Amino acid sequence: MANEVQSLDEIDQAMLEALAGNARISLKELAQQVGLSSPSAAERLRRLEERGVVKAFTIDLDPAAVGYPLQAIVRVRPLPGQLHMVERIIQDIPEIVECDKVTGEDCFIARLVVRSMAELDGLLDKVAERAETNTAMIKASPVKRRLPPLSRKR
Amino acid sequence: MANEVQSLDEIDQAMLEALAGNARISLKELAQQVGLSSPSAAERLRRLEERGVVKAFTIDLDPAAVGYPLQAIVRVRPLPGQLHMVERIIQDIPEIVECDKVTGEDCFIARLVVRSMAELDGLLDKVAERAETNTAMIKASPVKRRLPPLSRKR
DNA sequence: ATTGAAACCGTACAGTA
DNA sequence: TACTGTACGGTTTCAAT
Repeated sequence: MANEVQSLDEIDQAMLEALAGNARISLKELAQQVGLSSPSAAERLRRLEERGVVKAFTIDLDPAAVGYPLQAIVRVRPLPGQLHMVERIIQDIPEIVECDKVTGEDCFIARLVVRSMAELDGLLDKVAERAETNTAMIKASPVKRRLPPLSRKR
Repeated sequence: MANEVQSLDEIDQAMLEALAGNARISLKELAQQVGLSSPSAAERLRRLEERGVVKAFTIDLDPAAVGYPLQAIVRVRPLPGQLHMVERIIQDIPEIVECDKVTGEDCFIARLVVRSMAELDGLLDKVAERAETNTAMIKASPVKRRLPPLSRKR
């Protein structure tokens, strides 16, 4: 498949920024914010989805507000021969809200939410016999999830 | 301020799951999916926002589709006395799309997007004199961003 | 939480540059 | 090819229950 990266013009960029701020604004308001008519804005948005630029419209939850006051980042280094089993165990722990497979000594880096340190301990036990783990509790988030720079000079 | 965690009933949970899948569905469709009338669904959604459960409606972009084929997770350990300066530098690098401050030897764990390894090298140079860094390139994402379990009985 | 009516919005279409 | 204005049908919102 053709996987070429087309560039985003200024209107596309403005649309993505507006939607990153509030994905539920009406097409009419979106159109106004970028200086287009609604049908134009609708068509551009449709194409951004079609091109795969926008993967999803989604929500940011506050974990604390749904009962998870603690968050951690866990680096996971499976023991020899345990990589696939460890990956499956990670996918089956619903408190793990994100996990990447990376280069280097650690195979996986996971982000998880928990209600208590006791619960964290219970979750880490699930891989304890198959992997070494290194856990860092999150104290603050100096950069909240944000868009990468879209204004590429090329 | 009162920061009590109220519980989410089954309808709230279903609404959050539906919106996590597509934050732009109409209130009417949302209402149908959870078995309510539109005004009821609208009012519940308003209250979930008011309570801070839903922090934002946002979009997931595909970094590769906007010109960033590489992603990395960088652990950052500032040298003595450099913590605040390093934090400021991190916030000023727009390619860092997320950064947490954590317990343990590493002070910060950042996620960033880049166009090339050369660009990564240039970004790491910005803190090189003030912090040790440890970089892991992301090869895959076995768990994509997902909601924590909402159903737990408390 | 629901209904029904009024206001509002999304979308298809025809026309313009 | 991309945009605009328009009109219709569908959606959101509000009042009353």
